[in-house]
Amino acid sequence: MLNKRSRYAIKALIFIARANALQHPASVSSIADTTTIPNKFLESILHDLKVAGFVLSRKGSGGGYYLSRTADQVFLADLIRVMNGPIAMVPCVSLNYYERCEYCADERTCGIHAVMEELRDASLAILAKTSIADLIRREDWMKEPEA
Amino acid sequence: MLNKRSRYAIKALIFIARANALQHPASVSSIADTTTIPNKFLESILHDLKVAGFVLSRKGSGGGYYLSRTADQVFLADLIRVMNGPIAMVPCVSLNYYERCEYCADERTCGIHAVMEELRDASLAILAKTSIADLIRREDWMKEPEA
DNA sequence: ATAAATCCTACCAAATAAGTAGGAATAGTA
DNA sequence: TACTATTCCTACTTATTTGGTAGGATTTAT
Repeated sequence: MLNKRSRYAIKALIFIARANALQHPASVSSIADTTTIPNKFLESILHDLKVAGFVLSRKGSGGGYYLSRTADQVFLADLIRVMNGPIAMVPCVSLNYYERCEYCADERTCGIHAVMEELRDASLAILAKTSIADLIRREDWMKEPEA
Repeated sequence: MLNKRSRYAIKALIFIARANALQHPASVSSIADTTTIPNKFLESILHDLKVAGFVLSRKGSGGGYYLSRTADQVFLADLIRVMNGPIAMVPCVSLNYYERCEYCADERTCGIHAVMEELRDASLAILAKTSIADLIRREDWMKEPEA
């Protein structure tokens, strides 16, 4: 399961992208007010997002957060890796957090390994192509089915 | 990521299936010895597997654990659900552990929801068809490529 | 009887997750 | 210049989950 940091991060990025589209930054409190994410917790999540390069910020009055790239270049896979950890279900098939399997002598002959690779690829096929822009499009489309 | 209970459970069930194929039960210590799973921890995992109906046991000298069904009827999806929890990455798309989403007003118009359903189905497509027997076949096949 | 096994209850320690507190630094505005 | 709205930074707290361990009761084959 995704942790709350990831889920909140997705929600927050959607909000920021929408604000940016209207030419203004999104402040922590504006996001917290409309999403019910605890203010201080959100602050620390946005800090992580900044360190990871997803957003930029402007301090002071009228400041807030911006996407560092267009919303169609922010992919769920990257976001989840930063906020939640590996996409894979076992470390020995993780592309970004690989750890040698401690319990099998040889990964090449481990039956579990192969299945877990399949699973990783199937997940990645979805997560690495779905962007924040896609999520926004889906929301908008679903709210106005005749558009 | 899968927790250790799940990973150990998979390893243990493979061992038990192999032992059963030779007409004898698998004792906790025989499994622990060949897999490096801590003895007492394994004991508690096997207890869970019994309660969940995956295995049967016989007490006393010469006793141990049996699969309650053939190895090709023990699927990873079922095992993971019992030992690890939901397959889905968010509770609001879980088939077996559903919880209403606390942060979106309407699931039908939530853009995240739809993607998470896709992801769940992609994972399930693999996990619900892969059995312990499949894992054993893969192991055997990979160890003897010319068979 | 005895040895080999499961069964059962309780406990424990470390890690992770989720969030809070308090204030310093910065930037726009009156 | 003062004020206010904001991010930035460090540290703390609290609850839950994870990965075990301890110790003994019960059952069964020999």
